[in-house]
Formats: sequence, structure tokens, C-alpha cells
Amino acid sequence: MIDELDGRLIELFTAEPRIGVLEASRRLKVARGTVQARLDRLARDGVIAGFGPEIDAAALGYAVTAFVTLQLRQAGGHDPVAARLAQVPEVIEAHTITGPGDMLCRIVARSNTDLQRVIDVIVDVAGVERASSVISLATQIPYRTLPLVRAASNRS
Amino acid sequence: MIDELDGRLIELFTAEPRIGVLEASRRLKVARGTVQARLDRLARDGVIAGFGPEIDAAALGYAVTAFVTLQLRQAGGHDPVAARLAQVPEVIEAHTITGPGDMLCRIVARSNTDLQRVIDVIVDVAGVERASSVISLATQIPYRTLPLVRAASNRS
DNA sequence: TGAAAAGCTGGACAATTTGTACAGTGGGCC
DNA sequence: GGCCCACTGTACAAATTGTCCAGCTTTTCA
Repeated sequence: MIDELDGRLIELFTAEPRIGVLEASRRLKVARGTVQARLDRLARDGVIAGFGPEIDAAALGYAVTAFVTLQLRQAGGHDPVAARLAQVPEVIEAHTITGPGDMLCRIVARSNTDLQRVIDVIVDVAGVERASSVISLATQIPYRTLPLVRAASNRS
Repeated sequence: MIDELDGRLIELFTAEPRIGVLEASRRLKVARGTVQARLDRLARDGVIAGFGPEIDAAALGYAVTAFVTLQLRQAGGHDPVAARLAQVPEVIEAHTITGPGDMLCRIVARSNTDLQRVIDVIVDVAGVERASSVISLATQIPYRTLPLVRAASNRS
């Protein structure tokens, strides 16, 4: 799927995103065209989804993160509910899941008080039967994919 | 915290990350120096955490995502467990949480069979008492922050 | 076994962008 | 009124990008 050079390339750009193709080729000691081709291929294959800016919700004032498990009314299915949840800015992510719950959402809020408001909004969404939430107290491992890249490109 | 121009800037770079400062200034109809200064400030304030490549775990072959709630042994605390979990590449994210569970992890695996293996690895981590997992069947709302940016920069 | 295909190298070129600086202008604040 | 700050518009050298090419090596496949 990806080889060792791809792995080094991704690691390099993760560590120093602004270096550019030329500098990357120097660091990796390969021709510029190679870096360019690899990058194009990784992007085409969807391995690299994009280079967008990573926004820190906390820095925007959304200091509280919580995970909400939703139980939905049987009728209507998941998609309409998801569409309505998508209207709520504080819903950062949503998955349908196995198990007793039907949906798991990641939400953010400005404070614990604000979290109450956000949860109320969610519970008010048509199709949502009940919601149970847990608050993230600390992020022990921030979202990461580098270990996967290393594993997939096999080198320790 | 961030104003309307910051919001437009972030949106633009999210939509087309590769355009560069000069093109961005043309699109936003402001001077290049302004874009540069804004970007610097946003990065300095931590609002923009970085411009690293976004890696798609699924494209790397990790097609299955699951959320695992861990109960920990009381003794020892969270941090040592988190440190050990960090050794497992498939643990993509981990939070300490309120409620009956102690920790919530996002994990990925190559298949449902592989998921079993990953969960076994996690349960084997010293300090982990038990783990209960739910599988993500579909991503209804992919991780996003743009609505927050819009909300924070207040414009619809 | 032999030939085609694919990937990498190293180099070249024009066009564009970046980094950086500076003077001028307008609004907000004390 | 006066100061500070952000933005504008401009300038210039240096660096990077996009694109192409010829030659070489390795892999693939009939």
C-alpha cells in the first residue's frame, strides 16, 4: 500500500508541513520529481486527504469536549437525524455504532454550562430519544495517525 | 478571538489548502501582508495548530474504527496506562472521561478479525481492568471544525 | 530470455511566489 | 490632539514551482 519512502515523506511533512517539495527532496535525498510523484500518488489514492489547516477548538474558545451516545426513535432511520445534527456547529463528529446506543457524537462547548445548552439542543433534535454524555477530562493521546503510517510502511 | 476575515481565511485555506498566501490575498481582496500577518497570528495563538497532511486510516488499510471504554484498576492512575496505550499504533486517540468508564479510546483495525486482536492487546495493557467497545458502522459526520470557525467569527 | 513498462535521477527553463522591507493612510483609544 | 496599530501598495532579491526531457535501473510479463 505505501512503502518506506512514502512513510518517511509523510513523517517529514507532518513534522514540518511548510518545507515544500524541494526542501523535502533534499532532506530525503531523492529527486524532486520523485517527491512530487509520490505526493501526487498519495493524494490520488486518498491516503493524504488534504493539507488543510488544523483548527484547535480549544483555542477558539471551545474548551470542553464531550462524547454523546444517542438513542434514536426507531422510525425514520439514522440519516435524517445526522442531517439535523450537522446543523449544530458544536457537533464535531458523528458515527452510527453497534451496541445499545445508535449514534456516537463528539461535541464541544465553551464551558460546562454551555455544554448543557448544547446537549439540550441535541436532545431536541427530531428523532433523538435520549442522550447520555461523558465529558473528556483530559486528552491523553491526541488524535494521531503517524504510528499507523509507520506500521503500514513497516519499519519500527 | 477571531474576526470575520480570519474566518474567511480559514475557510479558504480549508477549501483549497495549496493556494498560497499570494493567491489567498487576491481571493480575499486584501494585501498580501495582511494575509501573512493573520496567518502568523492564528498560528501563534494556536488557533491553527498546523498544516500537516491529513492521513486517511481507511486508505492505509485500517478500515474499521471502534470506540473502546476502559475501566482501569484504581491503583496507579491514568497516565501510566495512557503511556502504554500510546505504544499501540492502532490507538488513535485517548481521553480520560467522566462517568462509569475511566478512559475512552478511538482505535482502528484492518478488519473485524483484526479488531479482536487489537482489543486483546488493549485489554492486556497493565492497569486495564476491562474494556467495552462499540464499532463505528458509518461516519455520519466526519470530523470537522469549520462550523465552529463560522460560529466563532460570527457570520452565518 | 527478451522486451516493454514503470519509477527514479539530474538537469534545465520560465513563471510565480516568498521573505522582507518601507512609507503612507485611516480608525480606535487615552 | 496625539499615539498606536492594522492595512495598503509597492519594491526587490532569492527561492520554489510547474513542466519537460534524456538516460538509467528495476520490475513485470509474455
